[in-house]
Amino acid sequence: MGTVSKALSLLSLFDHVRLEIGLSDITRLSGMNKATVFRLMSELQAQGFVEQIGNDRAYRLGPEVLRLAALREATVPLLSVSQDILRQLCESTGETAHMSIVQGHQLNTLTHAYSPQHGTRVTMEDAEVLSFHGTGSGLAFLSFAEDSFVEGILAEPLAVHTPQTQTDPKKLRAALAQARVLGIAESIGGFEADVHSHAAPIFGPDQRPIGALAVAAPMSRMTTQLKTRIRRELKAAALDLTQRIGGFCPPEYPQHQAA
Amino acid sequence: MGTVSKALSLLSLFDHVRLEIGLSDITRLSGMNKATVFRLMSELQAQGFVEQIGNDRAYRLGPEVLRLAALREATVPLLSVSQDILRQLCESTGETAHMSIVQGHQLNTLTHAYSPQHGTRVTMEDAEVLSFHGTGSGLAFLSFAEDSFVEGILAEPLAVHTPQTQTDPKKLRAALAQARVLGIAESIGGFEADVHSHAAPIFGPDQRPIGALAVAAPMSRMTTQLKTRIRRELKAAALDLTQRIGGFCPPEYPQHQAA
DNA sequence: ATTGTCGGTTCATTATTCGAACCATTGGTT
DNA sequence: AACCAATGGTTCGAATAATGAACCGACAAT
Repeated sequence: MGTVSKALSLLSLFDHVRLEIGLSDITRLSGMNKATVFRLMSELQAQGFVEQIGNDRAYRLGPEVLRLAALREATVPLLSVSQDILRQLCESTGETAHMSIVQGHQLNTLTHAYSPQHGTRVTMEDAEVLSFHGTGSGLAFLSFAEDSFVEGILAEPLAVHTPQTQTDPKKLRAALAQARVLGIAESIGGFEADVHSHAAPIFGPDQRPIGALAVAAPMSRMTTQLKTRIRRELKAAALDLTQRIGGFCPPEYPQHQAA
Repeated sequence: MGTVSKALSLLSLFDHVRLEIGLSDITRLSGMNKATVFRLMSELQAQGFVEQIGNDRAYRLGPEVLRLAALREATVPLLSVSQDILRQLCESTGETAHMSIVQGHQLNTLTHAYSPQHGTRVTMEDAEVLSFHGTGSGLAFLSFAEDSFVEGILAEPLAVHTPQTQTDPKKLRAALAQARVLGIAESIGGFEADVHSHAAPIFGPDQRPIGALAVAAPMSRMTTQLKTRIRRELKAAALDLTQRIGGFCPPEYPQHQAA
């Protein structure tokens, strides 16, 4: 691994439960030498990718990432188009909608939208890490991901998030097969209890999945009518998003069937 | 300069007029050796900071920056709070509002909001680079920046964007002095002809300016009444933003006077 | 067929990174 | 007050990774 990769990998130690990390923690988490970490962090800091704050000199992500993200959006308007689509989606379904993408071996929520229609709703946080086997989004992605990727996920121990979390590889594979046919994956209470989520994959220019669009509703509201509506709206929305970011669905994606 | 800094500096070659760059161009723009650039870009690509696309294998910014930006927002909600404030600001003034921050020696627009009130409006792009001497935002920042920074900017040749661009260091210094008193800077057609912009600095936790909030209107609509309203609203909005991101105005900032 | 691009690769030389040990400071314990 | 275990930061010889001139094959224009 080159020096640059080492430095950048330090950035991925940050997540939404560890927004600020001290030098010693970074050293431990990365397994690198403290002097090395210090030097790398200093360089990252000089370039604005992290900043140090407060009296404990913990590091946190810096403002430079915002500039890059704004430029990335100017290149491929994934976020802005998604937000647009999510707004419509949560309006037409009355439930919480969100978009996540896969980076490395992680599924990250990037943005979400709430519907004001009901007093109770599923709440989300951006930059949250989702599990592949426990969420509709994860299953939607896996259902069109490369075999080797799916194998990699199923081979590792699968976290039990709730009593309803499905961890049996066989049953998960069956769920993926069904999702491939429908173009929609779902998870009933697999990540958060009482949350029923539907999701559809979104594809990049190379016809490979890059993430998923999802609608999450309280289980108590999940009637057959709502399910039907969600599936219809979700599929249209995901297709729309894929196209508007310059992506293409693979030929095996069931575009034209009823969901 | 360390290897990491070199690699990260390659990322700053991208801007909103150069969203995709080929290997040879990067080599030329950076002045580095082609082999070096290739290796660095490969590492950046492996980490998702850039991606290669199309048949010409040009590089563009990758999706990883979005994840980091979402996390940065979870740490310091600069963007989301700004968007909130910009929406109110453009509503109450009826004109285009935007927010920019300084990174290195560059002033970058991060987000903006339009008012639907008028048929004509000043249009913006996110991730655009603004000039310090030609825009209200730039002057607002400079008016509370460190002396050495101001000197650095004024020492370099100042671009002439329009016939109205002020490039006389003496007059610019006078404008900064006035902005320090008012807490508001303005530029009349200094960057784009026919655009009159007002701006107020926003401050970080260390009481130093990090950027500016601005309202830009067509010169034809800039009446005394509108100016008064813009100054009042802008000052309140900038103060609000500073506070909501955990920042503090320096003691010399004229908070309580009328603008 | 020649020339000039392009993205990408090679490999001996060389400069940078690495890491164990070391400071200085802080905060809690005895 | 002495002690201990943290913290963030620094040093410097040894080890490793970065470097860059030259090269490759592919493509386009001349």
